[in-house]
Amino acid sequence: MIDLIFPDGSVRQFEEGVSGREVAGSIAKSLEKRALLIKLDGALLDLDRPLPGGGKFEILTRESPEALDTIRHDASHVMAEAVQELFPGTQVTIGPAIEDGFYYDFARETPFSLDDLAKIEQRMKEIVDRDEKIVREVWDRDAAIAHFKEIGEAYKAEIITDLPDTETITVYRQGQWKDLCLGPHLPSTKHVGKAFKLTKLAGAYWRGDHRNAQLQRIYGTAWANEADLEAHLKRIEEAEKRDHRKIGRAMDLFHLQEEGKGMIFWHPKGWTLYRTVEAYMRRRLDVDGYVEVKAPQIMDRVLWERSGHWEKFGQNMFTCETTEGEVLAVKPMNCPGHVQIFNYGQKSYRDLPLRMAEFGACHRYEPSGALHGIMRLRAFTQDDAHIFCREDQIEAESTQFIRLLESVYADCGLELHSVKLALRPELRFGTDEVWDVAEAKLERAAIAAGCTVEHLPGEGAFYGPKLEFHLRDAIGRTWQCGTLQLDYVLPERLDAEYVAEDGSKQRPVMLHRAICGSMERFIGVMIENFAGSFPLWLAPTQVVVATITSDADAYAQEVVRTLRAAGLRVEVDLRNEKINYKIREHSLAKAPVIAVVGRREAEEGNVALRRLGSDGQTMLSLAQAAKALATEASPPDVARGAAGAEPASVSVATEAMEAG
RNA sequence: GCCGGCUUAGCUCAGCUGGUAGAGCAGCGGUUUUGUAAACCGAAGGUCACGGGUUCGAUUCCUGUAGCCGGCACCA
Repeated sequence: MIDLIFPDGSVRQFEEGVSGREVAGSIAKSLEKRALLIKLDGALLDLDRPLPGGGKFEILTRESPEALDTIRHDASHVMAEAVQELFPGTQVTIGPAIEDGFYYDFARETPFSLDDLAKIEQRMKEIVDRDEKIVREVWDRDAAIAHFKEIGEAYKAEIITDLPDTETITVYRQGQWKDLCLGPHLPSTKHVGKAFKLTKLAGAYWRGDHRNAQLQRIYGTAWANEADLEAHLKRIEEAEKRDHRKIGRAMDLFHLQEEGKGMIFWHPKGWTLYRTVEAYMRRRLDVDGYVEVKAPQIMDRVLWERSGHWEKFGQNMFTCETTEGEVLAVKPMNCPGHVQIFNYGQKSYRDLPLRMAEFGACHRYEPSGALHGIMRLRAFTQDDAHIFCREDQIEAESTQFIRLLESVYADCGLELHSVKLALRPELRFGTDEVWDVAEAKLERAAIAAGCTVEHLPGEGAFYGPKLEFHLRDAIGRTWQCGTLQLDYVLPERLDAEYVAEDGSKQRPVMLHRAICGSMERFIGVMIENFAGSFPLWLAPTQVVVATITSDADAYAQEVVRTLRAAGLRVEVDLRNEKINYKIREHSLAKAPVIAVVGRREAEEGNVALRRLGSDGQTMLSLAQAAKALATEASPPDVARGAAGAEPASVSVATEAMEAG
């Protein structure tokens, strides 16, 4: 007998080998009907599979989030079945559930076309209607390899070959079709339902390696019911309207053109936004004890050879040759420059930690396929800094940095999506012992700061591990923005030293860190997160003064002068247009405040303020309006300083000075 | 870079099976002085991404290139 502990805490005994379905049926027939999967001690199992033992037992129905993952996984199997029926000779590889849906990678000579998607979708619905029973089978490893080879499924055979000997080989059958799969699955294809849609075609490399064959991936989205599917599609549609490329055009922020691939032409408004963010970041760095520098844009290749960048990234650097035969490289990053500044003159342990910042313009020859709006560029600016410190200062510096980063993201209305720790790559400098220490220290700092850290094996920089701080764009793609990298290698390669207390020469360690990562990407993420409706302090144009008739022109100019004198970014619209037209136009351009002035306001010395997204108005005297708007428009860090928080900001500054 | 798709006026988009292109908005010239999300009239605007081919004739068919879009790979 086995003991099953139900979610309500009750315990019941069942015969060995009882299936989840039988247990569900013993409780209620209706439950048996709704049951899709079993959760036993946290592990999901097929409904009809004999329970391997007792434990905490739960029956999952369609409504459970875990069941949704299985619905998506099964949708990928149904898709694979449909594809193999429609396109004989196509090999299957892998097809997992992913966020919001699923994909399956196929190997086939002829690529799929968009028209094929509709056909496949139709066939999938037929397979759902066939209600094929999904059955789990345990196979012998060698027999499985031989079988899949025989039927021409080379990729599947390869997968099994690479599985550890101890792994149980399971094959799931549905109707005539079968797939090697760990499971679990739904009881039959009807449970997949029809709330799915195939969304896109893509190429994808076998096992994610570009040296391997390219497979054809079909993506789909799948949901528990039609309403959820509709809601998802609607969400995507809405999110696409927030695309920074669209808003950038609508708000006249910037443009890109062929002659400058991956490089931005910032228009006046976009550049105002950029400068606002930069000024904010600069204040935050000043208060946190950073010093700002500027290193050359182009330097001799020998420096990049010394740092190791030439070897690994030489192909991706913009270079130029002088008439005298020197080869110069446009800087792809700022570290070597900063080390030169550190190395100039002698540094003492008293100078550490030295936090050296630069808004560094970097150029990288990124592969054409990587370019993406202003998120991934060939010319971008890092809010870069290198903290030169002793080993025993690493943890405190890391914690201080993560605190700053979180505060900046909060001020900019951004939510940190995830923190990842990129571990040692195959090609790297430095001994394993050094990497052990570096990885452990970074992880400890992140955990101390309260972050949940996900590991990325093999993805670290060649000189050290990195913490990556990811943000999300409108449609949910994540972008690495912040980073914190611990580097023992470059100080060694570029020969950085300081004089220790005992007079000996010592190597500092370097923390490479950025909060925005790329100013451009950060602004892109902000555009999408705010959908262009920036809070007042960030809005490129904060107030538009719009007249109703030309009688108010002179007064409107006075309003502009007063508001500008209060430090606001103000535009005026004196055009001979109806107020409705002006309101509409400036609202579409996302002006946060429209100050309407007509004859009445001119006579009374008032302004009627209208906020973006609301149709009410507030009537204020010009003086009141200027004061209120100026207060609202002060950046969050300035506002905190002004709100009587003097002691806090002073103490931070003092601390930084002491530390620096 | 790889796979697939797209590229027509400043922007958003029409244009059936080949017969040298059309709308709305913006811009320009007028009229209109207007009270909170589109006043009216008019003129103008295009080597249909670029190159080659097939054809009597190509925006349309074929082909090459570029850019962009969606993925993949890459991301110091």
